[in-house]
Amino acid sequence: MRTSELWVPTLRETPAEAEVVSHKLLLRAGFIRKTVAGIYTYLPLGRRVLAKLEQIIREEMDRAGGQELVLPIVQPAEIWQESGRWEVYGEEMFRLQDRHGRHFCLGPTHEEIITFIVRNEVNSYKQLPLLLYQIQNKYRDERRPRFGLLRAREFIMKDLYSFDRDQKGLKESYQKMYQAYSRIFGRCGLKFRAVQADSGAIGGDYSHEFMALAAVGEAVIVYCRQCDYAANIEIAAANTVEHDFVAETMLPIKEVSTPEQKTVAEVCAFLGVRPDKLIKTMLYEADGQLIAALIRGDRELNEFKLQKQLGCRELYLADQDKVKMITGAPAGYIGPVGLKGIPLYADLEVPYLVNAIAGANREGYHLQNVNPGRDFIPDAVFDLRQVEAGEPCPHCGSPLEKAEGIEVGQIFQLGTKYSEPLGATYTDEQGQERPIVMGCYDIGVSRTMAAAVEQCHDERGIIWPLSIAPYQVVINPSSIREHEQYRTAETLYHELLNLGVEVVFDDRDERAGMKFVEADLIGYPLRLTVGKRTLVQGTVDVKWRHEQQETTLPREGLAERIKEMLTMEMEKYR
RNA sequence: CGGGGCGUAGCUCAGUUUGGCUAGAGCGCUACCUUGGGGUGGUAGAGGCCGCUGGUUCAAGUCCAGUCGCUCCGACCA
Repeated sequence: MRTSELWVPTLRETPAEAEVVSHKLLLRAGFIRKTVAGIYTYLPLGRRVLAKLEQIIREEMDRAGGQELVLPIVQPAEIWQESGRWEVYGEEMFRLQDRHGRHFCLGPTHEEIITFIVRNEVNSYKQLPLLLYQIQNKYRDERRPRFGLLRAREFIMKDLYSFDRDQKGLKESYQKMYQAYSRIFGRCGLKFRAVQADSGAIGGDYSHEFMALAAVGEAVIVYCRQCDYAANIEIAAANTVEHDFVAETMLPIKEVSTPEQKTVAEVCAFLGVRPDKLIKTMLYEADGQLIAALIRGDRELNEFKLQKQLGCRELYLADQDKVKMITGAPAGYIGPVGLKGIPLYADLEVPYLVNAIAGANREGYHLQNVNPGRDFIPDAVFDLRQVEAGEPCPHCGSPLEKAEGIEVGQIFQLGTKYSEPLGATYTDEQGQERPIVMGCYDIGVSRTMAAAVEQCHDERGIIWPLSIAPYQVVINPSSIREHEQYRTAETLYHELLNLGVEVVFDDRDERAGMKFVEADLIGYPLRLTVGKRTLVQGTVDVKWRHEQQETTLPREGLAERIKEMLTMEMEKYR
């Protein structure tokens, strides 16, 4: 492709709407444009990257025994009503009606529709297992689309669904997908980690998320360097209660004045104690019901765990008025002692505290020598706290690392969650009718594109991994008005084309510097420069985008040499 | 959904506080000259429903009300 014909509208300045680096660079380098909030147009370069990603995904899905199909985007309400999710999905679902007033939605996910088709067509154990996938636009009317492609309302996803006879078959399908996913993200050149995850609204019992490690990750994960333990922090178990408390004699409870001392840090400084001596009490509203959560002062509460334990849909900190009404004191002075009328839920560490500090439920006062069991009794004790970096791994005891990640894929074992309500059954060898056992396996394709940019860039622009770059090579004659340079560059261009290299020929009448800057912004992996000096030497300058150093290679046999270099570089992405 | 910010040229943004002539700059774009290995320098030009609707006023980009959109923080999130 000649750049004089290639449509790449680059921007010198960053549009004000972009916050994260992938969004900024994909806009500036001419890969995407926003149409409305959370909905993007993929320009030619962006589409090429998507095509590369999709191709890698297809190859690995097919290798694992998957078969591609295409499911409808516009889906009838009836099948969603059958599964019960027409109501559950709420406002996140794009809904529409046809001219007859029939209700439809734009598919946010495709469990229902695939189960619908399979239930009609699959009847016998002989037809199982079945692995079906598609790469398709999905629609979720996010409350808050943001971060460009990372949280969009229209996005591209690969979703594969597995249909097995039993749990054993499902485990095998799940394993296949786990391995396929590892290969896919490896081939895309991503630094990633598979972590244990919650299965969320999709349902099911067992799940892994594939996290691309990145500075802007929306998710936080913990992982062990010594063993393979890795989990989303939402579910990472804090199951190691440290018994590092000193065996003290319980002292009589005592109220102390702590004017204007509200935060853990303030109270500690004021009373001269360590934060792990405090009991932090937080009032939450869980589906409209007030509850108190107790946690050691030096710990962070994990709201996800609390919500899961309570089994509530909505959970948020109670507002000041409610706090005052229930405890008689403003936030900062709440404590479990004498707190009546609402349930007390304590973290596992709380019962181990002796002579602790807690709010007195009276403005400006705290209690000293509070002893759980003596001064208050929690209604329930369970794991409520956020795991921190450095804590021992629950498997091997080595210190855990913490990292941020972008969820680029997730795999679920659905079991019969959809096959039962939707009546997707088969007849086994004994003539018995059984529900099909399902799994589902997502990859956010467009999000993966953004995740790659988050990982692979520098201050000048994108640095595409060779496997997913829109083009592999750019040829840059430093001046096309120098006839010899132009001819040499153009000949090289044709040679590379003939060798099947994806190459761009920058034939525009622009300054060399401008073309360099633009090539760096776009992120072509390999750049060849034909200039005045090298021309007389019979050489060409060759530079990898991911390396600092430029090398000079003889013009003679260069195309073959480049082809070899590319083949070798591709070895990294296998 | 709660809270904050912003809508003026393709992009980045002045101008709005204190209403007043023909609405500005830089970048980008067009033409020409210059330059030619890291967004070269210059000359000339094109480009605006000042988000939209209504109101106040002799007069509104500027004040008021409503509305739409974008964005940030939080909540939420297969």
